[in-house]
Amino acid sequence: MAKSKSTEQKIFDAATELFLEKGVDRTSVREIAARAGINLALMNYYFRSKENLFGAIFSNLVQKNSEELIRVLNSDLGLEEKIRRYVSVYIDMLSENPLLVSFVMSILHRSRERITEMEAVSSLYATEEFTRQIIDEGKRGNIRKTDPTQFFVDMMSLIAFPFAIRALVMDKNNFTGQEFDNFIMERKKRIPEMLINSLRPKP
Amino acid sequence: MAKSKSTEQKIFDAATELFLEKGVDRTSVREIAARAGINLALMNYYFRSKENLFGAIFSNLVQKNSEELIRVLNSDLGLEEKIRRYVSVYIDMLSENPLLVSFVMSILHRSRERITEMEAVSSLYATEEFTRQIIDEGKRGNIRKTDPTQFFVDMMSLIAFPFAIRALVMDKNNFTGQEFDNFIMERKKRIPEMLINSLRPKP
DNA sequence: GTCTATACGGCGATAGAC
DNA sequence: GTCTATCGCCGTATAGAC
Repeated sequence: MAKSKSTEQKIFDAATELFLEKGVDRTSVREIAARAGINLALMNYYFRSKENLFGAIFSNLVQKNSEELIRVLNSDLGLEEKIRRYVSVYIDMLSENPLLVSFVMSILHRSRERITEMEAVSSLYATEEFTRQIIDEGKRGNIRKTDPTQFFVDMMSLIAFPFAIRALVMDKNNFTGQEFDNFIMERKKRIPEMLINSLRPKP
Repeated sequence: MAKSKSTEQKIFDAATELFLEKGVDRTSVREIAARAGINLALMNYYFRSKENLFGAIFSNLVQKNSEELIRVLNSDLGLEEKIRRYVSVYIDMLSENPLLVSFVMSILHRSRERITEMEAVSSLYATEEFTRQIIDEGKRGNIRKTDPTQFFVDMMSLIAFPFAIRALVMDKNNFTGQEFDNFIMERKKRIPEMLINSLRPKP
């Protein structure tokens, strides 16, 4: 039997939607209260401030969505297979939440302080195991010697950036939402091919 | 003999800096006036509103920086050489203006309407000639048959995204600004290699 | 816990003197 | 063209009744 949402949850959900859609700065607390169907004062009763509410939402959003990614990156899969899995899982995740990239990037741009302080973001870049693997395979001559940081940045870029310029890509190619999704799905094959290709020892 | 900056120019320049640094929404007109060393009222005398000022700045910024890129894309260089030039010119441009990527992306995220309406952004994606070239070379068997949209998105992603996550990359790798610049400069060789590699007919 | 009411400061914008 | 002064509005936050 579905318990009806608590007030706290209603606020949390409404704010999550709005922050993703419009960005934190263009979302007012009055708007959040309205969408949650509650009173403005309750917003401040449950979360001390808008900034506080935002912190909770951001951590939740990133943590929830990065768990599986980290598991893949730290798994004992072989390098090629790991890349394929990672790209696929990442793209699926972003497809379900296409606004996430813009949201995270707006936060990166926003905070001037050392980023890692925001624990949540840090988890998006937990690559120790992956780095080791690339260096190892390079030493063994299985792959071309490769800077792991460059490689990881390549991978992140190819996966995430298209979502950030989604509006532009759709407009310029007259894509419907469905067509954009198809475009993205093709990348699940395309990106790993490209990455693995770049790792092959030069002939 | 250097004519001293007009008031209009002072406002324009101050606002450009602030919009890039802090984003439009987190910049107040009072702040702009203060940095320009002029009075708040003058902001409204020269530009009717903040939104108007922003429009002028955005167009100027994008147009100014995209001209050479478009020239390269529409030049009669061969495909490989064109890719190398494009990547190199683009990276140089962004290196001089590292905040541009975040800025443009925040705008993409901000406006819900059809993006091409914003003439300026559209120019960042003028690829007709380049598209033709990729299809042509594919037909001739000089390169693997390739979806030009996918290829262009790959290229844009590899070039631009690292600037958007600059703070994250720097923090995670303990990079100084100089080290990040070096990291980026390596990409001028790396990215074209990767792209051209992906175009080579399968063995 | 939930509501009404309101204080307060900052915002974008303008009127009007010079 | 440039300034001072001020308007009305909005966003955050709180006090206090229920």
